[in-house]
Amino acid sequence: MTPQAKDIELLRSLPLFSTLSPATFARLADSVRFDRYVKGDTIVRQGEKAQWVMVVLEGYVKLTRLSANGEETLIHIFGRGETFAESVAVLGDNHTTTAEATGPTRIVRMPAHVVAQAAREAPELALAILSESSAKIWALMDEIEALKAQTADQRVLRFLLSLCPPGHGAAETRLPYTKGVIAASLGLKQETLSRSFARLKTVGVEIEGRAVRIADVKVIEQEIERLNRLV
Amino acid sequence: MTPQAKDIELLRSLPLFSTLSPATFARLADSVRFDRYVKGDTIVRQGEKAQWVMVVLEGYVKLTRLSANGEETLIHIFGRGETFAESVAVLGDNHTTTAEATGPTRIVRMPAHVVAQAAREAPELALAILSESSAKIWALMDEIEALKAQTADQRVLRFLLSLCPPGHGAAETRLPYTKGVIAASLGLKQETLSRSFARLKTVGVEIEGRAVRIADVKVIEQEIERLNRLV
DNA sequence: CGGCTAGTTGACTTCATTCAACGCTGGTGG
DNA sequence: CCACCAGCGTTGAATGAAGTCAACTAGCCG
Repeated sequence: MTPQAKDIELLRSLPLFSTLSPATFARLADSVRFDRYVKGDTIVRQGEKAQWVMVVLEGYVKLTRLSANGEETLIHIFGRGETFAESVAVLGDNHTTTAEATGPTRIVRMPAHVVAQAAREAPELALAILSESSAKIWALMDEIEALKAQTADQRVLRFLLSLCPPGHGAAETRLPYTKGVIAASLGLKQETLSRSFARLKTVGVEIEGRAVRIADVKVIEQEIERLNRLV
Repeated sequence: MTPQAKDIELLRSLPLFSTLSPATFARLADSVRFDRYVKGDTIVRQGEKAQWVMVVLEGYVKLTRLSANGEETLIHIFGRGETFAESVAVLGDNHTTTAEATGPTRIVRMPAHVVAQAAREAPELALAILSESSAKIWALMDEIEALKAQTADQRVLRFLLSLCPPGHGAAETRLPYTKGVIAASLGLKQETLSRSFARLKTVGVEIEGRAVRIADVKVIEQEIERLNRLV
């Protein structure tokens, strides 16, 4: 199997595509284009017309928005298998955010008009896209909740938990992107994240470069609980 | 025209319904049900199966989420003409938030299965719902940006601006809901909002009960700008 | 080797929260 | 008709969490 054939397999397995009829899927798969990016590359720019539906194959893409003061605010991060720009592209709107690669990244994209046409003809595609959008709404609501109701340490702990497979006992992983990006995604400054990591040593969290070692996942969950009660 | 006929007119004029064929719209309109709520009433509860697509006819509905610590976090507020629960209902998922009336409120709702069936048969409805969802994504991204990149005063000023018709010069309006709810929606405590209002007297903002008087809208915009530069 | 980016650490500042007391207003019941 | 109470909002003083500024280290690339 060629690399691209594997990627097409991956596409097929994604929620967005798995419910499609073979014919509809084939039509989309025929029109795909693959791209590679390196850290800092801009994938789509805020304000541009959305021309493509994108899927992340490898790496991470950060969505940012230019604020009035010229600074960019990180809104969300997408990883492997996640779709982005699907709703704006199908609706023919403009991008309201900029998408940038946080490291080496591979993307597959398909032309907006092909997807839009297919969505008009195959309702299951329109519903699948709707389902994706709905999932994004939940994810954004989670973020808002975290920003409004949780302290820095809680957000950091939750982030670390999200990196570990669910379960108990010890765990090891790697940070998926730089600490600067992690800080921004949690609504923190880099210095604050650094201090938070230092504090969390007391609950068995060890960060060394990108390596993460957690003594006991259960303890982390309890700590999140404990911090809740304090507030 | 009976009151309900007027409401049906309003429905027809909403983005969600305006692109539908007369037949599709009639089908939906036949199945609607009207409801009234008073302050504090729960309209949908987090965790329940979504059975209805809802549209706010009058009043304001706040979406909240129960956090792990038992407190509720305000996620978003919907006003007249806004639809909610449309994507979860069509997809047959469970509500991830609770919806509560912030004051006297009128709602129109239609059964999820009717809308879902219609969406399957009329692609324009599926796309209209997608468009709504997409708009909600933008709105939530705005909120995240505000929470991450703006100070309390900036968020308050922006909120006040959003109440005024665009333009220059003086403006008067009313606060759409209680100050407690406004504070929560801006990610602030009530006391902080109160202090912010007090500070903003210096830029020509006067709040008296629910009455809002702004000396010059332009000045408010400039003040938001100025605060940006300081950060 | 130098220069760059990523990350850490310390001292200080500040914005917002917390806790607590108090004020206003509108409704209810004696 | 007045007294009392509850809900909403304001204000003050003290606290604390996160941001800012700045110096410094480690690793990496050319």
